[in-house]
Amino acid sequence: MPELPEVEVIKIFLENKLLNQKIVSLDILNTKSFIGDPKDITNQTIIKFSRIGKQLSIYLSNGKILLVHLKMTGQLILNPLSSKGVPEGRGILMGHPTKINSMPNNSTRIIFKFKKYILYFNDQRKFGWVQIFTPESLKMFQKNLGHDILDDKFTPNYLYSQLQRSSRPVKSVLLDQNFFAGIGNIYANDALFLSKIHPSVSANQITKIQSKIIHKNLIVIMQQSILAGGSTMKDNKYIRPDGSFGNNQFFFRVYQRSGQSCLVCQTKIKRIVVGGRGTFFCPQCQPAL
DNA sequence: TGCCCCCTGCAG
DNA sequence: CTGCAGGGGGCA
Repeated sequence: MPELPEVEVIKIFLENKLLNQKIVSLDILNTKSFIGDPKDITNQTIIKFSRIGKQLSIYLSNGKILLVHLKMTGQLILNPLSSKGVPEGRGILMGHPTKINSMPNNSTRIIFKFKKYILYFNDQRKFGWVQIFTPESLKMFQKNLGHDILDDKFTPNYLYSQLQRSSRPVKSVLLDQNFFAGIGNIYANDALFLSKIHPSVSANQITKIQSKIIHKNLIVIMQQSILAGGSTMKDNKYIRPDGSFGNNQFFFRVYQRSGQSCLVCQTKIKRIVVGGRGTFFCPQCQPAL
């Protein structure tokens, strides 16, 4: 579910609460969601959070690293514990439109217990996972990842040279984490709209000038979304760790807007399928080559 | 490089 | 009932 901005928002939230906190114990409710020996992380203190693309790494005091991939429906929900050691209920909805219940539910797959917090890894579709790595095995695991969109190494020239490597549709290449880390379906669609490029154009047809434009738009879109707290869709699968909603969904340009009018020219936004994924664009602003 | 699959649930 | 969903691995 979450793309780069959503994972970044989660990372910053958890960093503020869980840095220097010790994992006291964990309960694994779905064995496929956790890869590794839980004993390797119990009684270890979190010393650092970092993120590459959509992957969140949690560094522990014994040198091990917990890597979290939320895939489509993963959530990390943090509940403070009361002085009695039980989760402080946030209330269920309570008529509050910007926050939902963040207590465990039937999609909770892992429960991490800290002294003052409980962290729930929820994942309705069970695609996501948490896995234990060593620095070496993590490096191996991530060796093919492209540069993160917010990394200094993600330059216009890098974008251009990566696009040159493939004749697949530019949108599919933007989504390929081995080319660029962090772009998902929402931001690929919106970035191509802002760049006035049809999603089906071959990646290697993109010019240097167009690459510069895509580069700028990707960064702007990611930063805007982070500031807005990420994109919470109708199903609320992405929420912040405190249960609050992001607001970037109100700023989508074309994503999930098929049939509605283009924000620039009023033409009806079209939906097609590219590389098996729903793809949205303005036929007027993004003409096919 | 493109398809099927992993899963669950919701909307039409 | 079918189609669709913020992802991506495995296989021809």
